[in-house]
Amino acid sequence: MSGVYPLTPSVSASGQVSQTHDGNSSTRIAEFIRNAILSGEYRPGARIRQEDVAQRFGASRIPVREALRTLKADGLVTLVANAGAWVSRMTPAECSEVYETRERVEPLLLRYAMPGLDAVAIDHLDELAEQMRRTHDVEEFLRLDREFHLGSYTTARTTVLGDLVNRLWNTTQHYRRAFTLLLEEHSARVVHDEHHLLVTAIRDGDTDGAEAVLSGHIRRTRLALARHPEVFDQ
Amino acid sequence: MSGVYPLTPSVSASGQVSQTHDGNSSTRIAEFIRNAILSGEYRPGARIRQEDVAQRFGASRIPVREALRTLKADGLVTLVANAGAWVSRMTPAECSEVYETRERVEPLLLRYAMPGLDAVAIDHLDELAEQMRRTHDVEEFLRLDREFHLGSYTTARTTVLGDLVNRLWNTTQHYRRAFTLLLEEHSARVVHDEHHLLVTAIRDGDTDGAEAVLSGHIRRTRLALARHPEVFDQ
DNA sequence: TCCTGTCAGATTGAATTCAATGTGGCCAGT
DNA sequence: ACTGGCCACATTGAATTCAATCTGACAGGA
Repeated sequence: MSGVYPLTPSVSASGQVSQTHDGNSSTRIAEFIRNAILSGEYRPGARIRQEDVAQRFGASRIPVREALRTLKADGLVTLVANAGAWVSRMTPAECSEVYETRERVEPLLLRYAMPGLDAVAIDHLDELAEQMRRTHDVEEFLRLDREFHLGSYTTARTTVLGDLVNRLWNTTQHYRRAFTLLLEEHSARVVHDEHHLLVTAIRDGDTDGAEAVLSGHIRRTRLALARHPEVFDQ
Repeated sequence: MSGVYPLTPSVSASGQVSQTHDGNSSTRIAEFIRNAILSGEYRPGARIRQEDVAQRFGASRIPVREALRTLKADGLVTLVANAGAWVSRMTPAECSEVYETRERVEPLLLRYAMPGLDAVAIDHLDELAEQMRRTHDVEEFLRLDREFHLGSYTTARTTVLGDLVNRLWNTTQHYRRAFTLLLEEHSARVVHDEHHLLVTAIRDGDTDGAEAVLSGHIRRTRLALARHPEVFDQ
């Protein structure tokens, strides 16, 4: 579960998934569905039929069901006994809850990571922030934002905290996408400034300052998201 | 996943698990194994054979494997492909990490819960704190401590935060037990004082104060635990 | 003595097959 | 026309069965 996931599932023209033989079938299928959800191919509320997924992999339904169990625990999928599986959807309140949790937890993770961030890594973060400022493509923005933040955590040698943050990002990915679409010019400017402030604090080795900036960054996003409940309609 | 789990799996003299027909088999088996781990019946590092569990339930191995997937995501079980499942064990660093996470997250959950705690609920918490002061039985202490803290969160109408805290408690349950065994008289006294301080802050509706007490309470436990690395040997 | 390769037994991974449950449409009754 | 019950179909839950992989022990050679 650690690290950043690639967001493009590799599917051939026939719809058959390429068989990368790393790990067991359940794990591969779970990763595929996870990526399909994160990339927006599977939207919140969409039904996931076991048979469909099984056929795409040329596998039986058993590894699919195990994969769905994993994804349920990750919060990405909602299971109902004898009824089916759906991509989890969130209410505005739940999303806000996740953001409040992130406000508390991510600064701690950053604290763990900061000693490991050298000049090269910090320059890379700066470059990512610059690219975000320049791009106007939503998917590109999302990818860069994810790489920027989760990238700043990669040097944290944690076991549970990194996975937790990953989960929190994953469950809110769809709403982050929808929200990015209606980022006003002014709000976007603030976001970029915060990113650069964060890089500066990291470069200065100012742990408390970095924590404060990051917490405020997430908080501001939460409040902005609260002003746009239409993101949660369908 | 919400709420406090009973810690005693119901097993008949024959070793056969009583069939409570609520929900599907996978879920029941997952809950059984979870409780077996939390109660100390399954110790960290202990192997869990699918066939054994399946026989106890008179079920096949398939629901057992699905249950193990769920528990893996909960952090209670470690799975290795084609090798087996073991009850997860933690290093001192990982345990400390969980406690640091709790320091940040539980005060937030308490903030969510406090508006729902009425006089009756607060009196109950006070009573639990008193019972903890009186008891000298480790299992009783553990049960009361769990009921006190998780009980103070029950009125929080959250979806992810409550489950998260539950997971954090579960993964550290075994080490909390081992640690409780060597609580010195003085430290125990501090713990009880903190519990009463917490109840007082809750009764006063002092959210910030309650957060501070709770955070310090967890922090002190983490530091005390760090002074006893022998808890993690075997 | 220690290391390495091989083999039998044990254990897990997955496919096939059958049973149980939920869903949606049709019909009768009000 | 609308509501409630009944039945066929679709979908999931779980058992049985077979294949793949790992573990541990033993024999042989450096």
